[in-house]
Amino acid sequence: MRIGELAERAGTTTRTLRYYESRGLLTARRTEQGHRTYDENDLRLLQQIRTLQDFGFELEETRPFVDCLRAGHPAGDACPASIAVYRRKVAELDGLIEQLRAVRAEVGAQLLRAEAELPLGPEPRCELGTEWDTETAETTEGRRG
Amino acid sequence: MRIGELAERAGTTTRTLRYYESRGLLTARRTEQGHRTYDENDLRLLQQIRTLQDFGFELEETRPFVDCLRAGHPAGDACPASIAVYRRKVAELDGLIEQLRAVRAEVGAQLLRAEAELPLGPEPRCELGTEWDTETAETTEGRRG
DNA sequence: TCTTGCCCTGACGTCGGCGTCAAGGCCTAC
DNA sequence: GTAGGCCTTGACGCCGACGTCAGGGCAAGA
Repeated sequence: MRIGELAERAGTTTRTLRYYESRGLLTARRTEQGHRTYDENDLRLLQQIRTLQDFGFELEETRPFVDCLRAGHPAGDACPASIAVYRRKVAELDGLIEQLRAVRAEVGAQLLRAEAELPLGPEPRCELGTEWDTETAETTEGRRG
Repeated sequence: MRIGELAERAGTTTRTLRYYESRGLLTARRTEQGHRTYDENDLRLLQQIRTLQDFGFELEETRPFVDCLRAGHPAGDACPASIAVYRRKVAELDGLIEQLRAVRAEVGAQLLRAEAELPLGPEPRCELGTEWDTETAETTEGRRG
């Protein structure tokens, strides 16, 4: 299949596929006219990349998985190098989550303190259009969208 | 004081201060030679910005706090607009943390499955230099540094 | 006088993962 | 012949918060 069909079947764009090729992932064969040609195996590679990207993996981090599939393994994570990436990612996520939880606690505490010190009073149960609610509605883009 | 001294006292750089000025935060008076001049109040504004930046706030999100201090309030979060930013940030953090926890759970599960399916066996209790440990050491830059 | 040190403005570089435009080629249908 | 649709390469744009370099000014000390 050609690049447009592969992109559509994988739910991505041709630009993305050319970018992956420029990075050395997902290289393509060529027709006589110079058009890129892909097969079902390339689709599997691409799906592997996309799945990991959705998880927040950087492109470079997907490389071991692609290499693993290219080497003939049934799954991209059937190789030690891929598992090493998994491990690093889990550790990274754990660290990040803990960091964000600390920030969330700090900001939450500041919010409570600042609300309590507001001279006008926070009135948390009141759902009328108070001053800060109005301001929120002006600066927030579709929090309900 | 001049820009170099303010930057040093706030633990930042002159480039950063000029950048803040270009964004309309932390504007400075000028000497006859055109040099920027700051006072103690500017230091407080800057410290407010830096604190929020450390929390992961974008520069634009610090603007209400700065405006609040400029308006003469004793704290940057003594104004409704600042509190609105706090609220949005807390909600944003909660959403992000939940999202990361979901990804972490998924990646963790994939890791366990992949380890179990490794033909060589994961041997989780073994701390010898196994294949993937070696590979990790090659591709990870100073995990102990 | 010459160096040192601080300051100025302007502008390009960085990082990731593409989006988007420009300019052109090839094949097919009308 | 020509319009449409798919493909090609090349290259600039984007976002955020600056880093870094170029080229120049001004004042104090040796």
